Order: sequence, then structure tokens, then C-alpha cells
Amino acid sequence: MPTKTFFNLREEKRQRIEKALINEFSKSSFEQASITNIIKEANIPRGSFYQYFVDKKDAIKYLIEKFVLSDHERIYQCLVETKGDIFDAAVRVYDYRTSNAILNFDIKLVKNILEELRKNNINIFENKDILKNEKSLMEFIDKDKLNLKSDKDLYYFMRIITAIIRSVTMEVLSERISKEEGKEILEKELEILKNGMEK
Amino acid sequence: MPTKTFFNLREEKRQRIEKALINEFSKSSFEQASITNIIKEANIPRGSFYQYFVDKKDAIKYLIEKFVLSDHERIYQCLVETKGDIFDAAVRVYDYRTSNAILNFDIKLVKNILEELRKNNINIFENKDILKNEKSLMEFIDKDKLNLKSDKDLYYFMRIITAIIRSVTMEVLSERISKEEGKEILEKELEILKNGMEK
DNA sequence: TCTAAAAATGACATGGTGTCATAAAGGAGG
DNA sequence: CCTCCTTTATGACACCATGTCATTTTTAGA
Repeated sequence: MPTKTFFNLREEKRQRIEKALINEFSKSSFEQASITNIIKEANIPRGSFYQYFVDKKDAIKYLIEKFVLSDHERIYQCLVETKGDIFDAAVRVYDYRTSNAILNFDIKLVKNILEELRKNNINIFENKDILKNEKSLMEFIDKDKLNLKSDKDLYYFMRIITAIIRSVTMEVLSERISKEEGKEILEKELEILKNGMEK
Repeated sequence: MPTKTFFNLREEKRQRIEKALINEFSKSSFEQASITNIIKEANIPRGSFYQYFVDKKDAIKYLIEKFVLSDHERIYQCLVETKGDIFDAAVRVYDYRTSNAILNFDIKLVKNILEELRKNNINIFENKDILKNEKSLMEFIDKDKLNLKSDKDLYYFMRIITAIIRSVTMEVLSERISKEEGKEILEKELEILKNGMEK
């Protein structure tokens, strides 16, 4: 995480830096993002950057944590709105993640952040590292609607749902398919997941 | 793809370079792999590397194509061995991909290659770009065992299977979970996919 | 006002990629 | 064996990145 120094910065400066981070990590993947660009845009000297962040990873982590917090909240809302129906909630999560306005998170930034989360295998549904005092999102799922044979089944099921949402979302955010195509794919996939595939 | 010059190289030299490529791309992800290391190990001057490959991407592509060819063949075998039963074949594909000996592909290299394939969203089951004169692997699936409502259902279904295999395979290859844990997860997930989750 | 801690700064060491002018090697024909 | 043209080999170089560090500046408390 960023240093104490960074959080002690006066509002205007911190926001200027944050804006530069968002801009650079929107334009380029983590690997290709350039600290040089960030400091140029934020108009701070190189040394300052390293006073605020340990390294590039530390800087993107700052954005990731902000995203995960708001994302978690949004997923929670989706589950509440659908009364815990995970199938309906999945579509809502998809809609929200592929929508243009996610707080101040540019859609390209969301893509790059989801990419990083995937790389580090962070599953937002079960993540407790970042959200220490929050309940796991799984607890808000209505289990009565599901054909669960054992406790662990929910875990396996959520792995599949997460993989499906993530996969189709990434394809949309990478502009390989349209939002509408993505939605159709997701809905069909959920249908299969509901009914099973074995004859 | 590599230049004509590369393929004209005498056997010994080409293999020396190939070995260096495999070694470097095993040790490091694409982004972190260093051309400097490759040319040092292969004992060729910097300029030669760029005579053979357009850039770093071109070099890993060479390995990826080799992998995809052998991977495709292996999946085909899995489908034949299981008489087109995609659920059984899925487990075999998992076993093979997480096994230590994949031709001369180090397990770490497989991980990095799968990572690149995923990044570019290349789905080996439906890929026809690389394997122009091969049939799609989907044609070898026994559709009679599946509860298909329409033609496109197989496509959606394969998307799920692919996502599931890939996800659990990557976790094993990244050593976040053991091979056995991975297998259990995969089998449970396939069970869910067979029976469906809606009560 | 003085002083110690905190923050800011930019030159620099190091190491990467891709280019290019030039040298060397290969091969076909006289 | 020499010549000329094409193909291949070579490494110095331009350029650009990251992360460090000695030094300066600012801040805050006594």
C-alpha cells in the first residue's frame, strides 16, 4: 500500500497524482504503464513517486483496492436487488461491470484492474483479505434456490459463476465482442448451468 | 512468425536458440523475459536475434505455435480415448496439462504460454487460425450424451468447460493449489455442470 | 528562533529494447 | 580463381525505462 506520506499529502496534490495514475493505468496495462508518464502528468519529481509508492505494483494496488471496495459494494447491491438469486445477480454484475460509468473508473481501467485481479487469482466473492470486516458475499446468496448437495458445493458453484462472468466481461471490455453479444452468451451459459448438460 | 533466415539456420544453431527461448520463457513471464538473457544463453549477437525474430512477441509466438499444435493433438487423443465424452475428456486434458512431461515443454513454460493464449483469448477448442487444415475439436465430441437444445448450445457449453479447465489448471501451475486439489475441484465443477444447479 | 524529523528533489546507476551501418560469408557465372 | 550480388552476422548505439540516494527544503514542535 502507499506510504503514510502519500496519505498526508494535501488533497489537491493527492488527487492530481490519483488522476495521473487512473489515466496511465487506463491507457496501458500494468506492464506497459510508465511511471515516467505518471510523474509527468502529475507534475511531481521522480523521487517523490518513490516516496509515495514502493514501486509500480504498489501504485496500481492503490487503485485496485479502491475498485475492489466499490465493486464489492455493487455486487452486494445486485444480490440484494435479486433477493439472493445468484443467476439474476450474475447478469446484473455483468451489466454493471460493462457499463461505462463505474464511479470514476474508466472502462479501460476496469479491464486492466480485472486483469490484475485475475492474475493474482483474487476472487471477489470469497475475498476476505481486502475486506476484513465484511461478510463474504456468498452469505447473501439464497441457497434454497440451489441444488446443493454439500456445503462445499456452493464454493465450487461460485467458482464456475465467477469464471463465466469474468471471461465474458473481459471479452467485452477488450472489445472483441459487443455488450449485447456478451450478455446473450452469459445468459445462455447461465441457462446451461441451471439445467445441466448431461442427458 | 520467425523469418525465413531463422528456418534456414543449421540444425544445431536453431536448436540452441530454441533451447534458450524455452529456458527464458520458462523462467519468466512474457513481459519479464529478457532478450538479453536469450542471446547470452544462445551465444548469438543481439543483431542476429532481430534477424530471426521481429521482436520478443514474435519469439514467444514460435513456441506458442509449437505448443498449440501438440496440445491440440493431445486434446484430440483425450477425446478419442473417452469416445467423445467431454466430461471425461476434460479431466484427461487437465491431467495432461498439469503433468510434468509435456514433450520438451517445461511446466512453467506451459503456464506462461497458457497465460499468453488466455490474454489473446485463444480458445484451443475452436481455434482454426493456427490449425487451418484441421477440423475443430468440437466435431469429435459425442453430442448424443449432451442435453443440447440448439446448435449454438455446444458452443456455449464449450466456453464453460474451457473456462473451468483453464482456471483450475492455472491455479495448479501457479502452485497456489496442488494437482490433487485441482483435480477434486475440477471433478466437482464438472458434476455441477452435468446436473445443473437450479432446484 | 532553533532544531530535529519529514518530505522533496533530480542526477545517476543499471539494464532493458530495437536499429543500423558495416563486415563477413555464400553462391552463381565467367 | 575472381567478381559481383545477395544473404547473413555483428556489436555499438540511441533511446527509454526503473529504482536509488545524497542532498536540499519544508514543516512542526519546543
